[in-house]
Amino acid sequence: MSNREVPDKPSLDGLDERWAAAWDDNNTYTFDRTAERESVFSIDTPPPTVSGSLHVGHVFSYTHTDAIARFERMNGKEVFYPMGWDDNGLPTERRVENYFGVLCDPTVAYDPDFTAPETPAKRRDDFDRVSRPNFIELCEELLVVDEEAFEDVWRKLGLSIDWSMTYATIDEKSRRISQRAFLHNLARGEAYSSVAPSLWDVTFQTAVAQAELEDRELPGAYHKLAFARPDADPVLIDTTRPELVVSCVALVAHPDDERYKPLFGSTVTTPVFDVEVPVVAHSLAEPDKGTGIAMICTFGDLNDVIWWRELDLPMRACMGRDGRFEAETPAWLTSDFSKESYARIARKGAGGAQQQMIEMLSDSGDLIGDPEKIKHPVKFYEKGSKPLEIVTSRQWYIRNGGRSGELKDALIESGSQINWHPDYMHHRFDNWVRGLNGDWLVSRQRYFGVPIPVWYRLDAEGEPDYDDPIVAAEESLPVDPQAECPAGYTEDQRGISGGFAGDPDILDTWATSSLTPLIACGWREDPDLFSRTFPMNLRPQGHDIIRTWLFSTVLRSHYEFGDVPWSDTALSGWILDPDRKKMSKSRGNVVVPTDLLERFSPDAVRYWAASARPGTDTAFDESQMKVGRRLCIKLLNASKFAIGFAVDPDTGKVNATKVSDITNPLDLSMLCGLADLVDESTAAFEAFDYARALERTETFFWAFCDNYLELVKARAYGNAEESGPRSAIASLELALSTLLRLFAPFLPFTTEEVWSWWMNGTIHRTVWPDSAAIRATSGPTDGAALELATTVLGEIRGAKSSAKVSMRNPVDRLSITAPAAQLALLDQVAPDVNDAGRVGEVVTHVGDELAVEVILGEP
RNA sequence: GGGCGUGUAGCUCAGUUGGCUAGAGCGCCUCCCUUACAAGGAGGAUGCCGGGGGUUCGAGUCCCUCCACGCCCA
Repeated sequence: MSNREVPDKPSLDGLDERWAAAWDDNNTYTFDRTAERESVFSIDTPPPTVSGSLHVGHVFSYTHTDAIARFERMNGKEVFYPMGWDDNGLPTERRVENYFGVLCDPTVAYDPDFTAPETPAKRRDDFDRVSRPNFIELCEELLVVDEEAFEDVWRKLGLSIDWSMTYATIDEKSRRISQRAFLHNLARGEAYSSVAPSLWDVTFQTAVAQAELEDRELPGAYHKLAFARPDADPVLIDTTRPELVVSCVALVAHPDDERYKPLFGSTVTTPVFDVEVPVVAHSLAEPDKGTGIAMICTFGDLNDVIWWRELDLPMRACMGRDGRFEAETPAWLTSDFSKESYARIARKGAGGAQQQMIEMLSDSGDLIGDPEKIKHPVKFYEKGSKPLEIVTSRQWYIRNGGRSGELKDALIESGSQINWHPDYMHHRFDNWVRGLNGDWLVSRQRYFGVPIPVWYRLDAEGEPDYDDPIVAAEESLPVDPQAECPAGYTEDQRGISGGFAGDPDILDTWATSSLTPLIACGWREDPDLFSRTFPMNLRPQGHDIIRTWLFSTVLRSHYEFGDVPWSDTALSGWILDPDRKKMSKSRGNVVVPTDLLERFSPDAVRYWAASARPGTDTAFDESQMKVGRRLCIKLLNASKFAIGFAVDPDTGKVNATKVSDITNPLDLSMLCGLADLVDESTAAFEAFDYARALERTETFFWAFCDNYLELVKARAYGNAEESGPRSAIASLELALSTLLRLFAPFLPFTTEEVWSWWMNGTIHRTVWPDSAAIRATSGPTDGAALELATTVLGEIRGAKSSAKVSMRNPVDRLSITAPAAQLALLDQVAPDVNDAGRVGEVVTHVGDELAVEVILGEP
């Protein structure tokens, strides 16, 4: 870096490795921990799920944030920009299960000599059962590899992250903070445990939260079933789940439905099982769906849960946690026939039980007509492959406003205190909060996550006392209640009467990632850092996880601080494949970024990413990367030309010019546009609109190359001791230094390379351009001179192009008609125009408007 | 059914509080090797700005309505 040299043939090759290493060596992006809060810009980086596939979508949104980070850094802020890995939870478990062919079984004993199967079993049922500690070890083993792959790509991409601040959502600090925050919620009554019906994924054997649901259209069929009445015609209902008849607790119709009004208060008996159930009224019943009257089962769907709760109905659940009907005959079945019937569906899954049920209903004559095939939305866990069941179990919840209007209002108010970019994304937050209808279920019956830090006393019968859990002491965190015992107990009291039991569950991933501002800033871990970085400035994230990550972070911050976690949030869109489908591993349309970085260079890929308007979903488009690559090459070449005059090729000495050398009217005129550009770019960045900043700079730069550079070229080659050439050289330097800095947030490698040719230090810690200083140089000049020169040069080029001659072809005579004022202006820039156009004689006439006649000479 | 977004050249997209003849890049056509750059340059063709209605001196832009597509939520 010490010897200044403008290369003969500038190239993009190798810039990425060279400068990534230099930035690392020089701690270019290391956060200055002495910076005061007002001068800090802190970023709540989205920790990527490292067990997921790394694709261009990552590169896309992280580039947006990096551009903003780099702008803020140059614009005088000390940027706090850590990276995190979200390695906690089910995605990692699932990857480990499939990668090694293992399943965690907490009843299996730890095997210190365990090694993963060489060739993993194909079918999930054949996977090896391994102990919880062995399973966690496998998770940790695989994560190291995954995290390295991510970090490698981030470094290649040139993200200006302070890698010394990296955290992982499963690391010790995160576990401690997560457990601490949970215990604070518990102490304040914001977290509670309760036995209630909850959504249950039978594959992963865990409860899931409302935010993790998705509807999928599945084929199904309405089965018309007859419910008998004494001395009257049977009541017919349509159901897609005839297998749940055994769990039926009532029939329900809309209170205004004239057809069923007479039935309210009476009872009917269920087919096959012969259980007497009431007919009830509720406004959620849909009169135009099927026959307009439905069976309520405990539980077939979320409506059943509402009905069960609001109408105070009994619980007749038969579905086990494994998604199969329980083996034991339900107590509410009394007749031998009903018990025998139940035996035919016991231990069967939903599908098998349905087949049996249909047979039995047909035999008893209670299935009326043929099933009517329909498509209907079915609730799935977003990561799951089987429809969710609803199972009653004890779970932990954090109150989120789903059951409290007051809290909802407070959270909506929090949302309105955040600046949203783009602002319409704010609606999605409000809609989500308004639509919440239950508290946040945070316990998961899984293994690789943050343990819930409580134990339960066991009474004389060995039953846990859930109402008064033993909480871990804050200074003992993080704890694993499965492996550690609570204060005042010894390990031999675990699981025995009068002893204790550890809570077996872990917290949902979001329960920890909702705390990323606290983890990154070191809440109660590093008070000094925390005071300089929190509340944070920016939360960048995808718009699809407003309901999960953004909302839950606002919630936890509301509880812990009564404040919002950041002042601004920037929502980025998705990458779509060229067919405008969302890029995802399951669609098999993911594009791997490493290959793109190799082929186009990191700056070119960044250019593509930064070209997308904030919040807009963007089609993957390699042609934009080609354009980006060309821009970078152009920047190298234009810089070589512009800066070449300032560096002595023999000595490498920089021949510094002064802004006071800029005197030529054309040069001064160019500076006006440059100052405007700086203002536009700065304003765009301050509004988090990186794409506008890039687009304006790019447009200016190409016009600058095509017009200004061509106009000034001949003069710049002149004797540098004279004022004309000196003005040109000084202008080129000022313009290039400004343009490079405007490009630096987008093209960190290319701009750093050029900067090193004639400047000291890194461009990425250089001060952002100052439009006022440029205007002070240009003085009262406006942009008219450059505009006029460009217009006339354009006429000359047009004439040559029409005549199909080379641009070097001389012009014998240039005849210009224009108002007197314009002719006077033209006079000032005429030497440059004539040189650029190879013009011989010029004749001018005063006239009303500008007209240019070009008489070409012989080649 | 509710909310949000999108619809501009063959493709990808700009178009800020309404304001000259609607722009860029890619692609296409013609030409040019010019001492920063042929991975370049010059020039050119290409549009019921989704449809309809309204406000206005003036609408791609504001209002109403309809259509299509996407996302989120019921």
